[in-house]
Amino acid sequence: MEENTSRYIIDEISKEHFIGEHYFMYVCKGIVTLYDGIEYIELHAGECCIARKNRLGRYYKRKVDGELEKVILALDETFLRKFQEKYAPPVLKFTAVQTCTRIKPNELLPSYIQSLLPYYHHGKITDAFAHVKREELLIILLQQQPELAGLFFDYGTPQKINIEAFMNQNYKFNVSNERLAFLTGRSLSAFKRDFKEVFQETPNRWLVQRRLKEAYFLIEKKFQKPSDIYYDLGFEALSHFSFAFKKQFGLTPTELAEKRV
DNA sequence: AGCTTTAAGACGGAGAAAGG
DNA sequence: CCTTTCTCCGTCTTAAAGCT
Repeated sequence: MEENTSRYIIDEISKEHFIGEHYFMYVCKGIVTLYDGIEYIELHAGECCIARKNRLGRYYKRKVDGELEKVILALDETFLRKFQEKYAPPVLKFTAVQTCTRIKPNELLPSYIQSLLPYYHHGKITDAFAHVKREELLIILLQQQPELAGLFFDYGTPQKINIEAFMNQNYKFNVSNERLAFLTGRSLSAFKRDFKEVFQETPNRWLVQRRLKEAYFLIEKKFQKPSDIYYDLGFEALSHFSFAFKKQFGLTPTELAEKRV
């Protein structure tokens, strides 16, 4: 049933929290909430945004009247380079730092999305149509928000950034150390070395500690259920969460939840 | 020097099995 | 059913050697 409600161009958005390409997401029905480690952005029917590449994030889907429908287009580097070569749009400076950039309401977009729907078969569009349709989208977006060019046509890799700030924003995302290293503009070994300097800990150990600390807080003070929070904190399995929690605090998460009542 | 790669051993994590 | 325990495999850590 999920296939009918989500339409993608090129690839399905990764289950992973790492955003490898720029994505355009348009919500037709239902509500999609995007989380970038700091804030939640709610997209209601008719709203859309750009999720920028080389960031971490996740999204939650919520049905409204039993319905959820969204259109997601990947704007990959190959496509963007071709577009830039063909149309040579002015590249303005893009200053916003957020992972998700809202697209302002635009009279062309709803009919553009409508025009897209007939081209889908089994949730995909053939490459040829995908290409021209994405060109059309980009023209619409750039006409309204030309500064987006600075975001789209920046092909550089992430710059060396502050590890402490980055980790505190992103510890809830479950990605490999290699990704974390890339996103902070470092080689794997440089990342590990710098990490140790900042936190006096190895990345994995610190991550687990940080997540467990947050879990303890959420269970004790916010009355949250272990099974509701483990995934949002970056644990992949409840089993591991429970085990790690007990090892850290001497009691299982549910024991803490019961004690607190 | 400073940084990166390599290799072996340690240990964390995902999933199966068991328990409530 | 949901939660905890167990176990084995894969990944990470660590130390040492290789680049530039």
